[in-house]
Amino acid sequence: MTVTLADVAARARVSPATVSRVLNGNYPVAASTRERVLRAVDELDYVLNGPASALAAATSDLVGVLVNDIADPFFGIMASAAQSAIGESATGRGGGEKLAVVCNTGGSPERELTYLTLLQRQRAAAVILMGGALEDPEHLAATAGKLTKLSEAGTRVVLCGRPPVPGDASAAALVFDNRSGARQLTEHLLGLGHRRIGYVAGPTDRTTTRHRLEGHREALAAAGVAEGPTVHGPYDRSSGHEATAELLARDPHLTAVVAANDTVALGVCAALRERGLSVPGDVSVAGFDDLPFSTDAVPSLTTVRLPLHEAGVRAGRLAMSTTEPPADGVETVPGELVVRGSTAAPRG
Amino acid sequence: MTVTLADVAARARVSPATVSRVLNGNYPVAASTRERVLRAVDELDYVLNGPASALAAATSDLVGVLVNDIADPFFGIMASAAQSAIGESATGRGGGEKLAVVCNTGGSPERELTYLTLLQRQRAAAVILMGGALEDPEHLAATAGKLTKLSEAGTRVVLCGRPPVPGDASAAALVFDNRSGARQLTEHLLGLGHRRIGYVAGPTDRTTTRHRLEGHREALAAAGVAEGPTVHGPYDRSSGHEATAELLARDPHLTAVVAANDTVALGVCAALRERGLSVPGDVSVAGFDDLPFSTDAVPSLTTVRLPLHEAGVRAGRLAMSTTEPPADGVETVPGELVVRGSTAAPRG
DNA sequence: TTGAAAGCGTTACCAT
DNA sequence: ATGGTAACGCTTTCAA
Repeated sequence: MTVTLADVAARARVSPATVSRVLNGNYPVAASTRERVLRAVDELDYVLNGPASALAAATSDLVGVLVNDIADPFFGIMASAAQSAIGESATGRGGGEKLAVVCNTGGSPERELTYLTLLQRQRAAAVILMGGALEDPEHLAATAGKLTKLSEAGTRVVLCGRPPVPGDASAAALVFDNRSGARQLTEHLLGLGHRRIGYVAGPTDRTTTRHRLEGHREALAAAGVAEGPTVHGPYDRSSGHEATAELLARDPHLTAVVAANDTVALGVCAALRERGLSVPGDVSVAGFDDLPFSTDAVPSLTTVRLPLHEAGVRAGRLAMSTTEPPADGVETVPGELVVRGSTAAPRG
Repeated sequence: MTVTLADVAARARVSPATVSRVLNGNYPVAASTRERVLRAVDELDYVLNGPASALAAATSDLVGVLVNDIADPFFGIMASAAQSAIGESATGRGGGEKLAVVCNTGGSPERELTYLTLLQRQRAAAVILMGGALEDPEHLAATAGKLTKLSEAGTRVVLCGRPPVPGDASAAALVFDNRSGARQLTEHLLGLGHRRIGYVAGPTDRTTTRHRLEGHREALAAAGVAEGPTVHGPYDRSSGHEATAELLARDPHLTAVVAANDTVALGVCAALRERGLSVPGDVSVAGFDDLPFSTDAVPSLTTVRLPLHEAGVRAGRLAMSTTEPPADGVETVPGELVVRGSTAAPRG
């Protein structure tokens, strides 16, 4: 039936142990022996049995990447970069290949926990949690518990774009300085002369939403400018689209809109155009992240400290590395955020 | 150390076999016994060992979803829908949960095969291949071989958006009628009076690229209209952006552009706006797929036979189902495609 | 450098 | 309805 390691051993006239060693490549094996074994593998078209291997070794080659919204290019780019980083860390031989897979939580706390359990069940080699976290204490505790269990079981945990888990020191964290980024973004608009600025925020109770909004308000307060209207919504395009109507209803004289993320910003741009307003010119739009947004003809300023792609690669490496990660505390890579903003001054 | 099934059995004062039966829920167990077992599971915070389970049962709960570009919302939406469909088919209890994971091939044939091998190694329950396939005979053969191996090993294979594999009858296929869709799209533009139509095609040697281009040409030929300029490029935004410059260079009097996909169309729109051309009006843009594109202020006609989301759900169900799939031949769901086109007539 | 054999934690068949 | 117990296919000491 299905070819097993023993079959390969028999054909190569060696013991199963030797075949295993050849395949995993982390043990000295005579060149001639290796040769014979590899030939047998090819001839028999042998494929390692992952579950059996994982059971015996008490770890699998699965790496889970959890994202909040797989339909958002932001996560697509990050996940893709992480996958590459993970893939290339492999030796290329039968043994080292990792299977990086992305799991879509849809921003749902339950699904996040479900996926963590599923990955725990699979004895995943690593788990990367990408994107802002829910700020609900109960869910936070549940997540923290799961993550602790995971790392205790030998799964490497990497947090990317969300704050480190307070109690747990076993996870590597790659955090973005959302607050300061948001402040800079708004400062930039203020510097251009904008005084009536609308804000399209993310969903309430998300870390990114809160931090970015706080930074925005800091900038306004520092400049002594009154806060404009703010609307909350999901991190997607239609949210930006709908929020724009609301913002303009509340203040028809807005000269600029800050969007909590690039995807949202696209919706804002679209809504403005539908109303016959030019972007920028009548209204300037600024957003976060580093999507290929500029092609949407929004003149932009981009402060790139850590391009998304790099962040993803970094996260992937952290997940793979056995040296870089958590010394004995949370490793944080602070102050790295991508911001972009319109360069246009208000009209008149 | 780590809690095993035996520990649970001991605490619940039953045999390991019984615990297994309770967890998998596919065997009669006395209510009181089940009760005790579940309590023990909770108390010990037991998590099933996936690899061990997969080894013993000769199948895992992993479902792989291969996509060509995870950064493209098209695949995000499809993958997300498939994941939901797969997730909800689960019983919710410890046993039935499937782990739907998406793997990003980046359109690379090698990575596609690598992922298939990895999934084969994991003894995946199912594999869904989403999106157009490469038309290289060698790669086609290699893929076909892998898929055959997979289904022989009990992995359910579903093709979604790519043609069924000729030799193999074991895979379910959900195909979109790209050719006819493209024809309709161009017919629509012709009907509006457009006579100079540019075309931004996908990468050469992809099934979708060829089929859509063929449909486009059919429509032109039928109407006796000369073919306009055509530019090939990847299925992404910058491709549409760059292609537009090329198209306009070749024919500055274009009144419409057909993009081989919505993501590309966004790039086209952006490029046109950068040149001060209004969309539609100066130039109409038409694209495929059903992304939340309309918010980009392009008046659109949408011929929805099978919304993307539905296609994803359908694929997910096919992957899970043990009844729907391949009777004794390839099951094809034909003629389902999403097309959209600009409704504006040419100016003047 | 290679082989022998003891697990790894479940499942599923066979009894009871 | 429940228990006993061989597999399942690999990894990894321990010896040689």
